[in-house]
Amino acid sequence: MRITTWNVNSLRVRLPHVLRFAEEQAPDVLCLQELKLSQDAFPEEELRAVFPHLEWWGQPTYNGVAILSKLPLEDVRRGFAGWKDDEARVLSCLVGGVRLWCLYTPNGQAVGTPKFLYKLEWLGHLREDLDRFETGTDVVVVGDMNVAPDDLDLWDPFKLDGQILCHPDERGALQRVLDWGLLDPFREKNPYANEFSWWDYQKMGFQRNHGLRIDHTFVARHLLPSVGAVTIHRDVRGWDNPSDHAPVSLDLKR
DNA sequence: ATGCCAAACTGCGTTTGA
Repeated sequence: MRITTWNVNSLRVRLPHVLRFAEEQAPDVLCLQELKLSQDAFPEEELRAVFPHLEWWGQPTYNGVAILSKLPLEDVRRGFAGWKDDEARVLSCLVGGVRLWCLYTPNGQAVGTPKFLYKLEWLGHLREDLDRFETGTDVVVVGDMNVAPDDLDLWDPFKLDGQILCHPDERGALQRVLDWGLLDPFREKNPYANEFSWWDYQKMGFQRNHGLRIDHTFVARHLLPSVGAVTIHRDVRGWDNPSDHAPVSLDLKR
């Protein structure tokens, strides 16, 4: 089973990219973030032809998440249990025997701002949502996490030191999520890789490889032997009129 | 110190993203 996460930065604009990616890379489950469209503007017909099982949570202008699947989706939930939040950032479900989260973590804007505090609070509620499940559960958490966990996930750790997306508070909040019992199989399999999943549109970010690794596929510890590969589809960032994020695929042997 | 890019909204510029 291949599970892919991709922040598309407007599904309206990126629908052709999604269809092309689905054909070329054949994900079984495609988790999308930043749809930037309302619930009724979702391109259901076009996607249903490729992915019979669709769930989405739209919102005008901002946010929006979707799970497109070739396998049936069960027990679909919006948001985190026990926390009311109107921002469309969280979908979770049961698919192919795994408990899956599709997440769009708040960006945080700038360190110390109200949005930064919301981001930390949000990650705290993610941990609480995970805590509803026992450690042995087959959990997979994917999405635009908006945190680069390690300096290896940054194009310039000195220039970016202490800034948004890699501030110690964000890394700490993400670590508390991982402490539920999750691993980052990309890092496990590529301990020294200096690869990125997002590159700034500005200042020739992609051409100069000025990027960050902020899109992740986390799995419950015991699933690590089942992980075949984690692939960052860097080439997709080089397509015409691309999203600023590349898709990331998790291949699970099961 | 700021815009540099891209997208959405109703706009003829502003806000947000990362």
